[in-house]
Amino acid sequence: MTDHEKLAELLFPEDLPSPEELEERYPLRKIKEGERVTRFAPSPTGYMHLGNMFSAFIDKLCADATGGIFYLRIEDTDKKREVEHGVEKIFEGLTAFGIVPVEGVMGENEEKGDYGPYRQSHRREIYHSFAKKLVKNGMAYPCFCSEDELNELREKQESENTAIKGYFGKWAKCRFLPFEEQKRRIEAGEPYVVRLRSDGDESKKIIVDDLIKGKIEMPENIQDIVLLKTDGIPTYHFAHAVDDHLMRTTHVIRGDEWIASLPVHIQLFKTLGFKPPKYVHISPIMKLDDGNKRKLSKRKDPEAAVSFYKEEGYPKDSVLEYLLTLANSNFEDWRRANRDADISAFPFNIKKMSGSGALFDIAKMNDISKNIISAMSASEVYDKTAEWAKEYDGEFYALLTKDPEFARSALNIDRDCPKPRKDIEKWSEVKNYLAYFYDELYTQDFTLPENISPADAAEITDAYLKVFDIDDDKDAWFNKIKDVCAPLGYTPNVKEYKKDPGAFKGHVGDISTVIRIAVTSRRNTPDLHAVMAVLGSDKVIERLKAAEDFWKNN
RNA sequence: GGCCCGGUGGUCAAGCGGCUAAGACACCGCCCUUUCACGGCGGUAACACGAGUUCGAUUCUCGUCCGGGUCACCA
Repeated sequence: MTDHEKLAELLFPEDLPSPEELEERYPLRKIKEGERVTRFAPSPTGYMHLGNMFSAFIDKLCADATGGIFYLRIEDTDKKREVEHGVEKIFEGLTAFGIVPVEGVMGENEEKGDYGPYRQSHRREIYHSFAKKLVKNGMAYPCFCSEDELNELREKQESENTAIKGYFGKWAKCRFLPFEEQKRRIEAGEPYVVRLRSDGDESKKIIVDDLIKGKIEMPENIQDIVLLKTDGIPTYHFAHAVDDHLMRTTHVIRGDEWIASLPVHIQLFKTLGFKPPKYVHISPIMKLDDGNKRKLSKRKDPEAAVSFYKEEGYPKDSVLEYLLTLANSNFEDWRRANRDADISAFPFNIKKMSGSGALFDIAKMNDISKNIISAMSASEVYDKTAEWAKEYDGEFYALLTKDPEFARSALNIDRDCPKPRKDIEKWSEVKNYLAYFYDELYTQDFTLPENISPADAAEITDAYLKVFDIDDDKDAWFNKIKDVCAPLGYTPNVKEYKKDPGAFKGHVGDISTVIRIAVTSRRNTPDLHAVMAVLGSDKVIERLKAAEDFWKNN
């Protein structure tokens, strides 16, 4: 037995599956040429960042575009950051937006697929098996350096102003420990991490052909990076190499903050004897802050949290379609040409993704959302709004569901037509949108435009009250409004008014504005005739009278 | 600071050696119109800078500047 072999036994005395056995346990996937296997691998912090979801969405699109596999793996190697029900929250966040994995973690305690376990915390023996192999080959070693010693090292390097800092080469003192000392310290129970014995050469380059960024050249890694932490749990780097190899991931899609550790990852794949996956580094979603771009921040930006969109009541497709326009800008053209098609029919192309980080633009998303909602039926809007209100606005929910038919007919105004209105961008706006249909939400506001006096308004209301009939059809209804014009000095013809404004007190638009304000307390509303029809005769008359009284007394 | 990535209108972006440099959002104007919205038409507005390669650079190369990332027993 060599010293390396003895050390390996000392470090990993337990019965472990051999790397060869593991290769057999997780054979190459039976997939067709060109099918992609992607994965979303978050930490269970319970918080879903929009950028994470974006990444997961790209994972799914990328796999689906080839009929491949998208799976979910949980990277729970940092116990400090873990949160209760973190896994569940992530899974639910994903599925709420229709980003459903076909394999891997499927809930708090559920998994599906032959390449598991899919939680890193359950894969300890797998990592240890490969770490043991590395120690056996002399490619890894235990390091007993304490935090203080590491700090000391850093300070020394700083004072000497060395070109490269870190734990490597001659600075890596545990690299050179004789076996007897290693043995003694291990048996004495000293804590240690397992480090890679890097064989990298700083003057040589690694080359990665990133699907988005293109060719990336970087110096080889020379650092003796940590493979296994003191508690025996792997670092991200080591877990990434082992897991993505064993789970047979073809495309690793992740944020571009990982580019910097590419040399480490390439080296790990090489020394473990694995074939590296294809890398796809996506740019983060940014935000403009004081003239500077920065990543959407969990702490500063509410819109960074996926939960924000649910709370605000954005349809899931609004968020998804917005993200898709960021990913493949030709999506918008496709959408226009395929109004009713499902997003999944879009021919997503990973290579069309931009290499630079996009600024988050809520105005653009709102526009997309308005379009999406405008295409929905009144009853769909009703259902979605009720669903939202049930969770976030109980009072409104009660109001809405008290008389669903009433709500639906209010929502249906100007909707079921070739050019539906586009004025709702999220469910939380519906309450205000419908406010004047409900006495409980209605707040009287009879403020008039400057060109109309209260006395005039009272006169108009009075005249209209005399002819109003709920049963009038649209034409008859409007004719009556026109009839009110002439006796009061207004013209029913707007063009005529524009030709000679001095000849009239105003035009029919002023008349209907007064009536609109009287009935709804708003200057702007959808078709007034339809609004009145929904409100009903009694309510319209009651409001008209209230307004008339108000104007008379002011 | 070292190493990487990026830089076309306010925003997202087409473009891949020759174009009056698309389109969408936002903004402005006009038209339609009983309000608003929708819709239609039009408008303002961009290749960071400097060299080089070339007959010709937004496009290729280099440098500068700017922005971003990363240098942990976090992912």
